[in-house]
Order: sequence, then C-alpha cells, then structure tokens
Amino acid sequence: MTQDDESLELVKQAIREAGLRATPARIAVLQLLRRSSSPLTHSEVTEQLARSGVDRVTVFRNLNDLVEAGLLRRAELRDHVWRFEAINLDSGHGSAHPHFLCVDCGSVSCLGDVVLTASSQRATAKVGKAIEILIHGHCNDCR
Amino acid sequence: MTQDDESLELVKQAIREAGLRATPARIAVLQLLRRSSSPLTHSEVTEQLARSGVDRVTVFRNLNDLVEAGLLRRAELRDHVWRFEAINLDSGHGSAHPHFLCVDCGSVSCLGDVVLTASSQRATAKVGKAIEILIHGHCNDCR
DNA sequence: AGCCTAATTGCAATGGAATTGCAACAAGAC
DNA sequence: GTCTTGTTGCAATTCCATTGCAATTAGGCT
Repeated sequence: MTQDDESLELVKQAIREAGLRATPARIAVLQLLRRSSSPLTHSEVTEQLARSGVDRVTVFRNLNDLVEAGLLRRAELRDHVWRFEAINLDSGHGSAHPHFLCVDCGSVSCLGDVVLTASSQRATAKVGKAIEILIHGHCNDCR
Repeated sequence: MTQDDESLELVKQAIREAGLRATPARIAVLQLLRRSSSPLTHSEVTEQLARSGVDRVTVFRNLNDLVEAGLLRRAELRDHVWRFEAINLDSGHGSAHPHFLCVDCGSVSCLGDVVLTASSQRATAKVGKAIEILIHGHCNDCR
C-alpha cells in the first residue's frame, strides 16, 4: 500500500466518521487541505479541483460541510476572504483552548496554557459566557 | 457652549487636522462612532445616518477615508463583517483592547480591562505579536 | 461677501463572493 | 441489484462593497 493509498483511506474514514458520504469531490477537498502547508481560500481550492471537473459550488458546499463536521477550520484574515485549514486531530484538541491566528500567513497555532487573569474573567462574565478565545497577530515566521 | 457644540467642534477639528474636509456626512459618521460604546458595522452606521439623508455609498467612502486618515479602526471579528471603531487617543478606545462577540446575536462589546496573565503573555509572545484579542461567546442577553 | 477649484456627494451601474433552487446523479444500506 | 437519501452541477440570485460620472459644496483666496 502506497503512502497515497493510505492517506486516501484515512481521508475517507474521517469523512464517514463525521457522518458524511465519502464522495470524490469531498475526498479531494479534504485531501488537498490536509496536504497544504497553509490555509487556502475557496478560489484556490476551486482552481486546484477544477481540473478534476469539480464545480465551484460543490467546493463551497463541501468546505462548509467539512467545517460543520469539525474536519476543517474557517479562518478569516483581513482581506475579507474565508480561508480553510484542515484540523489536525493528534495535537490535543480535546479541551477548549485559545488559538493564535497570524493575519499574514493565516496559520493557526494552539495556545494551550493561555488564560485570562482572574479580574478579566470576571469582566468577561459580566458580558457573557466565553466559549472561544482567539488572538490575532503577526506570527514570528512572518516578521 | 453646550456639550454637543463642543464635541462637534472637536470632531470637525480632528477631521481637518487629518487633511479631510469637514462635511456634514463626515462629521456625522465620526460623531456617531465616537459616541458609540462598541464598534459598528457599515450597515448599522448607514441605518443611523439614513435619516439625515446620507447615502450608503457616502457612508462607505467616509468610513474608509477616516480609517485611512487614522481616525477610525477597521476590525474584523470573525463574522465576515467589517466593524468600525473610533480611535480616541485620550479615552480607552485608542489602544488595542479585546472585543467580545456574541455568536447568537452578533453584538459586540469592548472589554477595556481584560488582560492575559503574565505567563500567558509570555506564551503568546513565543508565537508572535498579538494585535487583537477576541472572545466569542453567548452574551447575557441571549440566555 | 463673493468667487474658484478641488474634494465630496448621490445615483446608477458594476464586480465579486457566497448562496439557493432544482433536476440529475451516485454512495452506501438493504 | 435496487432503493433511498445525500450530493452534484448548472443557472440564477442575493448580498456586500466598489467605481464612474455629473452635480454639488467646503473652504482657501481675494
């Protein structure tokens, strides 16, 4: 079994486990993003998959479906265009933890041990119940 | 001189110092945002100023002009909508501060006094330079 | 106060991302 | 194999943001 066959099976399995059908278009989208070293925009994904005859709208729906299924993450830089990134399951996504989003390259890093000060937690609670903390900035690779 | 006259003069002065003409539409936009306690979207600003007969496009251009002039800040809070916030050098909103975005109703609050713990700041610095902290959650009105 | 010019406005038209409706099609359970 | 239901492709549409252009006006100048 080649490396590609293996990754193909992993991708199929992940899609099915998420409750979606493993269609060629869906597989291609997830595989492309898992292999990409940086988040891709919808049009970048479309461009790649147009050769395989996949429709723009299908790419769009699949990206959204995969986000909803928890296999992709939607990131937004400052150009008002959605970017999509595969979520890597190995790297401890068990408990909720803050993320750092680089507004230059779009990469997302996990900040496992970042927390608010006690007084900040109280201030936040006054406004509502926090479910996610996201820090925007310029990552060290982009400077 | 009333409070309003005073703030009107301050707004006019700020616009002129930025190298722009103090037109009624421009004044209204900046005044509205300086009085708002949270960032407003373009459509929220438009809605407010439509009564005064200001065109959508004019609002748009003025928001952009004022951002370019350094009087407003454009924030992207992950819901794919631009929000604009006055940069007021004397009072809190000048420096970067965290925002709380309700994922239910989309309302935004400013959290002036929320900060990370010292160790969290160090952890963040390892990844990069933070420019905005964003907290998502359910606001108290939506529960 | 009145004039002049460049900045600004309003309106209509345009651009482009994202979405929807629907008929045709295919994945996967039986 | 067949059947059901999720999925796809295409065209049309919605929504947000921007642009071109003629009409208007702010603010410097006399």
